[in-house]
Amino acid sequence: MAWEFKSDRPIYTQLLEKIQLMIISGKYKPGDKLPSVREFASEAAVNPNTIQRAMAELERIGLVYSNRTSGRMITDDLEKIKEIKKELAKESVNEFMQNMGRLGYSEDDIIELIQKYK
Amino acid sequence: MAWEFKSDRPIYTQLLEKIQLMIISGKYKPGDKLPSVREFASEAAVNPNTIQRAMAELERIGLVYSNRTSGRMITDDLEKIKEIKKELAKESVNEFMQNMGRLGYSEDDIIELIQKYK
Amino acid sequence: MAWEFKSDRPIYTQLLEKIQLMIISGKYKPGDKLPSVREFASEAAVNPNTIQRAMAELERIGLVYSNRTSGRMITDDLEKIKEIKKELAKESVNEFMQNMGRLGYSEDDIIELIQKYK
Amino acid sequence: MAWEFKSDRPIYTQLLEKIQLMIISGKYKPGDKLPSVREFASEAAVNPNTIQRAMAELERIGLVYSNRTSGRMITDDLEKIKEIKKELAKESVNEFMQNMGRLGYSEDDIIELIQKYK
DNA sequence: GTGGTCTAGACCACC
DNA sequence: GTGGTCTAGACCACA
Repeated sequence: MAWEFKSDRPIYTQLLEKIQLMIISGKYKPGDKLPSVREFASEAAVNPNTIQRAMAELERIGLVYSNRTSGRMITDDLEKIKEIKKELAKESVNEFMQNMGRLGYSEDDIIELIQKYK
Repeated sequence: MAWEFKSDRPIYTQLLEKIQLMIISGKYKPGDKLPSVREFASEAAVNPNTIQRAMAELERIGLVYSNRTSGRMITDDLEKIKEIKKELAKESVNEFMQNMGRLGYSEDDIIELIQKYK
Repeated sequence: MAWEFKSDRPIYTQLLEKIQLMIISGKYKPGDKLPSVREFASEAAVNPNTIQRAMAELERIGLVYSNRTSGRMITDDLEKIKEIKKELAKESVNEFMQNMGRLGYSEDDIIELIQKYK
Repeated sequence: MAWEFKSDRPIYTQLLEKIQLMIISGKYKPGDKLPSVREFASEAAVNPNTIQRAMAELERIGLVYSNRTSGRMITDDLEKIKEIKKELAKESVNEFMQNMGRLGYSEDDIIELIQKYK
């Protein structure tokens, strides 16, 4: 995993998204133990507080839970993971369709562009 | 036009995007005169500096040019407008497709979601 | 306002609750401007980051919103405030009734205790 | 009995409360022998030290006493049990009434809410 | 001047 | 060793 961050958005946000993606795509499996905050921080070359913040958000979302002294785990709740995957996709689709609509593209135009994409 | 701004991104960016859209979608026509910075500022309830900044960016892109004496105009260059429209669409498609790909959606999945959109 | 904190719970939580209460009880009125993070911090004798954290939570809840450069305001949404008041009361009642039920008190017992309270 | 713990408070506290409740509600009867620390620990899937700590507290309160040779027993002192039950109820009522008062609910409001509770 | 973010370093309770 | 909290101090973009 390449821990590279752009400077246009907060690091903790980018961290959040990357980890979210790793969970959704299955790189981190349900029940897996996550590296400790300190490990993570040194691996990503970032301050532990920054990791903490991303983790707190992941907990709030429900993808991750912490066990005080035994570290952090990925949720076992497969449904939750699917649900968040769907939600992220939905948001992405909505934003995209609105953008394209405002630019004046019809559904057919859009599908054509997508089929030409790579 | 609703001049509403969210606080998660700079106002001048949102302003820029809205005006860009009004040009591309034809609400502002090529050659039209734009309101003065002051007028604009009072209409959008925004600091004139903020308008100024958005305008500077629009000029840099080439959608707008200023005429020392007669204020700011929309470009006459129809090709330029089309080109920017295409570019915005392309960026939007690229970002969208990358997002969906990372989430694990295939081209067919995506097209299905788009057809179900509204 | 007495900014005193107990050490059994995080300061930012106590801060959050106190401010929440001040909004709900009407000490801060809808639309009011809140003190800046720095002012608040020096008034409560707490680190600005701690205030920031409490404020971020209040924003997430929707009681407060920030205007980037012009400071933070209490929401104008009276309904939202009422709703949160009701929700807090409901949580409080639920927890209380469960506690008392587990201790073996009936509804009548409970009402009697309440009527004897002070 | 469900041995489930939240991670927002120390486990030994939650353990303490649950056992206290089992004594007060009569699931453990006065004079009953408690499981050994080891048994308890394996049943609740918790570190024996944690059980130990909860037990120490129960002894301090006087709900439990240990008999060097024959393990730990529930107290025979029925008055003690009643007294603690009353004290817990009183604390619960006080906290609840203060909460509701701060939220702006009158005694009548509160009684109404309680009567509507399930 | 405002909020937002980040770092560095420290201390704590818990197990 | 683990997560959680707090402080102090710094820098940035924005208006």
